[in-house]
Amino acid sequence: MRSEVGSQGRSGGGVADDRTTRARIRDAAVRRFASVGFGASVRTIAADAGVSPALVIHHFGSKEKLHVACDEHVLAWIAEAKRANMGKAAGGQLLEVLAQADEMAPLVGYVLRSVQAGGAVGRSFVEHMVEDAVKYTSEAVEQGLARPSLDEEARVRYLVYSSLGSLLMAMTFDPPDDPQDTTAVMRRFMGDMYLPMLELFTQGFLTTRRMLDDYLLYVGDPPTGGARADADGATPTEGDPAA
Amino acid sequence: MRSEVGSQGRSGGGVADDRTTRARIRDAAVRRFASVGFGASVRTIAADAGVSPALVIHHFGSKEKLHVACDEHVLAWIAEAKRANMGKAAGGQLLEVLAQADEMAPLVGYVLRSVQAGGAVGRSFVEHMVEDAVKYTSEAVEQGLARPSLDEEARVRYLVYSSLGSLLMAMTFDPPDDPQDTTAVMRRFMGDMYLPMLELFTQGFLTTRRMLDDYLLYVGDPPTGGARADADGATPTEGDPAA
DNA sequence: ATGCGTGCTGAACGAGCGTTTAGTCTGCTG
DNA sequence: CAGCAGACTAAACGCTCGTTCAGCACGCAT
Repeated sequence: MRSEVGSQGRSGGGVADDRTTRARIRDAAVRRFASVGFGASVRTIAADAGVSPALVIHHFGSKEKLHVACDEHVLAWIAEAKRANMGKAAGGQLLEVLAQADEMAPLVGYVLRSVQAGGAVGRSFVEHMVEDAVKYTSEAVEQGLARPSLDEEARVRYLVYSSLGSLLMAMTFDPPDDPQDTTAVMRRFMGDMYLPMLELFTQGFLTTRRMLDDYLLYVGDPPTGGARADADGATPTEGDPAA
Repeated sequence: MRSEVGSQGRSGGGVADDRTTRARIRDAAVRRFASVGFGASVRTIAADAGVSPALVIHHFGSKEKLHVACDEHVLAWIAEAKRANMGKAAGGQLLEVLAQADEMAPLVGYVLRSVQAGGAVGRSFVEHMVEDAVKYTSEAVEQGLARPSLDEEARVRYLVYSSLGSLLMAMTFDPPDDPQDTTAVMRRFMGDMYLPMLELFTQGFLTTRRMLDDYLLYVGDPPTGGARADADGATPTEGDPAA
C-alpha cells in the first residue's frame, strides 16, 4: 500500500500541494512534453517536479512508461471534458472547447504536440474529431445547413486534417510571444483564419463546376451518389440540388 | 583552391560517382534528415556516405553548419526547379511540380520535414507558396475563375497553410508503406483528398451566408484589404437560396 | 628527393542521456 | 521496541552524441 500522502509533509516549500508526488511528476512531464516535445529529458522533468531523476524512474519504471502514463492522463481528461461539454463541441471545433480555461493550456499543448508527432494521443484525438464531425455534418446536411458530399467520410477527414493542420502551421510559422499559452495561440489563429475559412465554407473558391466535373469524369464513378455523366462544361455553381 | 576531384579516384567501388566527397556527404545528409528528421546523427550520415564521422566535421565544421549547407542546397534546388517549370506551378500546387521525378524525392522530403519543424527551408518554402498564390489567385479573380475575398492575403495564407498542413497530417496519420517515397505519398494524398478539396472549393460547405454575415457583423469592418470597395454585403456570385 | 598541404581515418574526450545501485529516512505494524 | 516497506537521494554505470586529435597516404611544387 502506498501511503500517498504521508511523506509529502516533508516538503519545506511555502504553499501546500495536495497532489501525490507521482501526480506532480506526471503533471511536470505533461508540461515539459507540451513545451519542448517528447525529447524532454528525465532530468529536467525531475527538476520541474522538485525530485531526483531516480524517483521518476522509481514511480514510472522508465521514461517510455512515463510517456504512456501522460498519454493516458491526457486521454482521460479529453474524455471527461467532452462529456462535460456535450453538445457544445457541435461546431466541430473541439479544440476551442478544450482550450477554454488557462489551466488546461498544458493539456491542449500536449495534444497538439502529440498530433504533430503522430503519437497515440494525437491519433486518438484526430479519430474522435472525425467521429464527431461525421455525426454533426450528417445532421447539418439533413437540416439543409450543409451541402451534401459525394464522399462524406473523405470530406470530414479532409476538413479535420485541414483545420488541425493549418492550426499547427500557424503555430509553427506565426508563433505568438508565448507559444505555450494555448488560449492566446487559438485566439490569434481564429483572428487570422476564421474569416477566410468562413468565406471558403460559404461561397467556395471557384466560380464554375468545370474542374470538379472534369475530375469526376476523369476518375469515373465516385463512391456514392451517381456521377452525372452529362458534364455540360462550365455550369454556374448555383442552382444545385440543395437538399 | 581545393582540388575537389583529385583524391576521389581512390574509391574502389564498382560504379563511378563523379560527385565530390563533400557533395556525397551533403546528399547523404539531406536524405537522412528527410527520412528521420534533423536529429539524425553525424555517425549515421557518415556511414551513409561511406566516410568517417570525423570527415563530416572536417568538411563542414560542425553538424549545425552541415544543416545550413543542406538548407542552402535545397533552397537553391527549389529556385532552380521553379525557374525551369515557370508557369506550370500555376495551380498553386508547387509541391506537385517538385515531386515529379523520383530522384527529387529526398529533396521534397527534406522540405516537408523542414516545414514540419519550422526550419528555415520550410519558412522560405511557405513564403514562396504564399507569394505565388497571391499572384495566381488575383489573376484568377480578374478572369472570373475565382471568387473575390474580403482579405485576399489572409485567404491565400489560409489556403497555403491548410493544404500543406493537411498533407502533413495525412502523411503522419495515414502513412503509406514507404513514407520516404514522396511521389507515392503525394499520389495517395491526392487520391484521398482531391475530391473533397475540389468539392469544397466548388460548392463550399454551408448553404447560407448566415454564419459569414453574422461574423462580419460581429467583427465590424473587414480588414483594410482591397476588396473594401465592393463589400456591399453580398459578393456578386451567389444567388443564395435560403432553404 | 624533400617538404607541404590536404583528404581522410581510428581512437579518444567530454557531455548528456536513461537507468541502476546502494543506501538513508520515515511512518506504519506487530 | 523491532522490523519492515516504501519514498526518496547521491552516485555511478553504460551508452550515444558531437567533436578533437594525432597521424597516415598521396598529389604537387620546389
